Amino acid sequence: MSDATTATRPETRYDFAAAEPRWQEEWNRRGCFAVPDVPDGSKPKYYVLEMFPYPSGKIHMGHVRNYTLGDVVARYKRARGHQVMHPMGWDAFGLPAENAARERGIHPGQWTYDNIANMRAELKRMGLSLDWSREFATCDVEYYGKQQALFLDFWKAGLVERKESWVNWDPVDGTVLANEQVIDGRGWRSGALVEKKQLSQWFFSITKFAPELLEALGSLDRWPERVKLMQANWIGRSEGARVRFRLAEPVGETSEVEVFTTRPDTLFGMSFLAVAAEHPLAAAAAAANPTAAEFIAECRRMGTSEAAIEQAEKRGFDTGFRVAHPFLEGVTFPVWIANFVLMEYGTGAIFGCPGHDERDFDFATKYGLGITPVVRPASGAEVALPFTDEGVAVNSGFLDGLPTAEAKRGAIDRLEAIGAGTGVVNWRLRDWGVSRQRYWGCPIPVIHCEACGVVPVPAEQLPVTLPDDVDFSRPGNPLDHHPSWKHVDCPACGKPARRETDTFDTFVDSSWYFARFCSPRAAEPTTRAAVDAWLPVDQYIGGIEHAILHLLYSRFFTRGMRETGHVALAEPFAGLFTQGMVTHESYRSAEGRWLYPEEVEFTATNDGARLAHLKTDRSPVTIGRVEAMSKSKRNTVDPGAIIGRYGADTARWFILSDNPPERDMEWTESGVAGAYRFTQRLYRLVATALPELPPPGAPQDGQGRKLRQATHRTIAGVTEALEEFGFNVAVARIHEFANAITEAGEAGGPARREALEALARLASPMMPHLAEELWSLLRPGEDELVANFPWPEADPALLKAETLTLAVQVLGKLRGTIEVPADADEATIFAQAEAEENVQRSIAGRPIRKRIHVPGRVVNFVV
RNA sequence: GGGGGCGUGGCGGAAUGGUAGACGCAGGGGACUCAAAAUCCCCCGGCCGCAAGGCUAUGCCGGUUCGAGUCCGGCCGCCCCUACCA
Repeated sequence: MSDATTATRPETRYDFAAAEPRWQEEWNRRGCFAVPDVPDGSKPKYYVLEMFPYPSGKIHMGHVRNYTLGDVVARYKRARGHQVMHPMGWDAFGLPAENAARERGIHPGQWTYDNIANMRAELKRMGLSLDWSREFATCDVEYYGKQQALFLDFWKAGLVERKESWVNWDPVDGTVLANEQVIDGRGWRSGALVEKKQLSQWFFSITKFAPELLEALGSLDRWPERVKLMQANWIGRSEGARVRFRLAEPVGETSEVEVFTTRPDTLFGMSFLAVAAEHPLAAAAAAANPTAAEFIAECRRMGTSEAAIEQAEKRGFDTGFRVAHPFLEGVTFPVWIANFVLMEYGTGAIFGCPGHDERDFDFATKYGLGITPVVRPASGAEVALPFTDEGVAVNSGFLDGLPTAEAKRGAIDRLEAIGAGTGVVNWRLRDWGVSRQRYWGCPIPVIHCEACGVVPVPAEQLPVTLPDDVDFSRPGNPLDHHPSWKHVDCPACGKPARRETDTFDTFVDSSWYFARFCSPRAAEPTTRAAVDAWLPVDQYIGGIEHAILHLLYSRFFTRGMRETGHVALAEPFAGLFTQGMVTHESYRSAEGRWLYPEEVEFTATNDGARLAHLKTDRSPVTIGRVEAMSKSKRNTVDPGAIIGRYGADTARWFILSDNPPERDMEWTESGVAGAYRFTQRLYRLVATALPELPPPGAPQDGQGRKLRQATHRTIAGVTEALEEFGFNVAVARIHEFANAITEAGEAGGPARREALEALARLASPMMPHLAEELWSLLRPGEDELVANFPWPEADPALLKAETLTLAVQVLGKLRGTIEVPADADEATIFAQAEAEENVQRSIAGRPIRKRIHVPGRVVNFVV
């Protein structure tokens, strides 16, 4: 619906419904946003990328915000003379497609491509400056086949490993999860309690790059600090020592236990050693002792999941094994199995020093193990144990008297000298398990042969394509129970063999798509000329929820591609911007049912508060909290409906105007309505002025100087705001400008045309359709679109005013303002300031001790 | 527990150490209209004052400075991340 029916004068009404598709078609016809794989170098390149969407079928407001932000950057950079690559694609593999297949009998591929078609149409209505010729979906064989080639190259380069390992098993999704996908012991998707299971899995050796991934964070100066911090914590570097404890009696083949510690200086305070339930020594104890086995089984049942809940409760089991202390001749300590020791971190074993570690203290207190203080505060003060700060070593033999840092070094030196340990750096980061027991993913190109073992699929046999005829009626992995797909001959010996039926974690798909966009149709995964020219992504934009997973994987993958010659750089994203969420009020009916915003209407009460009612029967509605839009709370707004009602430019404008883009924004009806009014106002401003405007050309000097100054100040202000992602400020500057043009009216004279043309151009990154419409009104003979026009330049001469308004303070308090010529000298300014009536009153005859003048700003008298 | 961030009108927010509250939303008043919508104009942190103007005000307390929303120290509150990481 357009509001044409209610217009007073149809010619001053902007018909967005007609204009928006028309301009989209025009951009498309002219190929405005297409760029070559290898730019000609005539302009500097700029690669703008927003995190590509999962094709759920409908875009949501989060997408609209994300792609609007990216589009403003892309359009602005184009206007600033860059050759901008701004592509779009689909993160199209993943479980929802399989769920759809199970629930509705639609093939995952069909479901996905249908969704893509819908979402593409919706995105196109937003008028984004995308190069659609680069589009692909990660489920295209063309894409995932190249991913398989990358995998084989990574394998050759030693970046892939197959290992038996404890994995996180999601019993609901029936798949393995990466550590990063387990949140509070639950699957990130299903929410099911995750179990520990031992399986053979494919891993990417991300840990090989741990030091580099950590160190290079320092070079990412256009990344948010907090994202870098989160990554640094995730990588988790800690310095310490590995200490080998000799078992008093060997257990089977095992004669020692290795422990990681960051506090080797507290070794003399040891009173026990503890291993994880999954530790081999625990298994040995279990083999010998059914009670131990029971304890281990109990730990596993609690698993990672209940750990948080049971956190307070430290539990252990004494294995009866004993270990010798590395420094104390003839002294041994018991080996316990403890539920708070993690197999995944360090060596899965710790030495317990209750005096200086809270967990060890709790454990020792509970089980009556000894507590020896071995660190005193440097001040010498008595402190309660556990004392976990640094201090000075005591009761520690050769370490006595040493400050903690030196004691650590001393302990490590001795350990190394006696061959009982070494100083090491330990990393929290673990290798990236990528095997998923799912159908709708990229097949891992590997064949299992009885005789030859694990054999890579030869490059010339790629791609390994997914079979179409799959049965989703049975639980588990459809690839595994497909009648024929997995049965192949071994590429090495020719005997019957079996395909790998696991597929890649979908985070693999999104770890290199930004590189593929540079040459999306190439026969190889990347084309060096293309990636060398376009990468890195100059501005990447997406949600903070990907601060660790996707961004870390992409950083790893880029390094892998560097090692294998597919790219020449290590860091894929030079600039990162993380946007906030889109939120909305939530509403509930009297019965507590969540309501969609469109079911609710509002009335104002006398005191200005709002009351809500159900539209149908006017029954009262409770207005709830403002929170992230979610289907379950029904506080969503459909972008399609908004664009249909107000147009894409209005939606974009409101999103940009509400608040700074890194914060959560609140979607409000009145806000959108305000944005819509402003689009109409701009149109009216131009349409009504049109008959009085002089023809295009430079405005004569001297005429309408005030308006000209406003124009050039606005150019400078909007430019500055856009440069620093201050879109809400850019919007405010344009509002001010519109006010200034209105105020000038006909008195603006020839400067009016300059102002209105600048208005259209400055608004164009944010409201591209309206900008073209205004431009076409202002320049009917002009063939070139705003989209192709360079950004306006502010004239420095017009940024300077001929008079300045200075604040005059007495003792730092504002007492008045004065108007002075811009070139007035200081003495004149002081004299005029002092003469100001109100300033005189404030000085009250007291002598002026000091006069301060900040040019263009303020005068301050100290009396 | 550890780490990070943020506190400014009714709301979103603006403000290189220099006139706090730009701009918008909401609200109030008025014009136009038979009426409404749309549009246009005015007001809009609090207190005092007829006014001129004054006082007060950026979570709280202190400090640096001619001058602090902004810098420093301490507290209070909220939000986010992370968490038996040895």
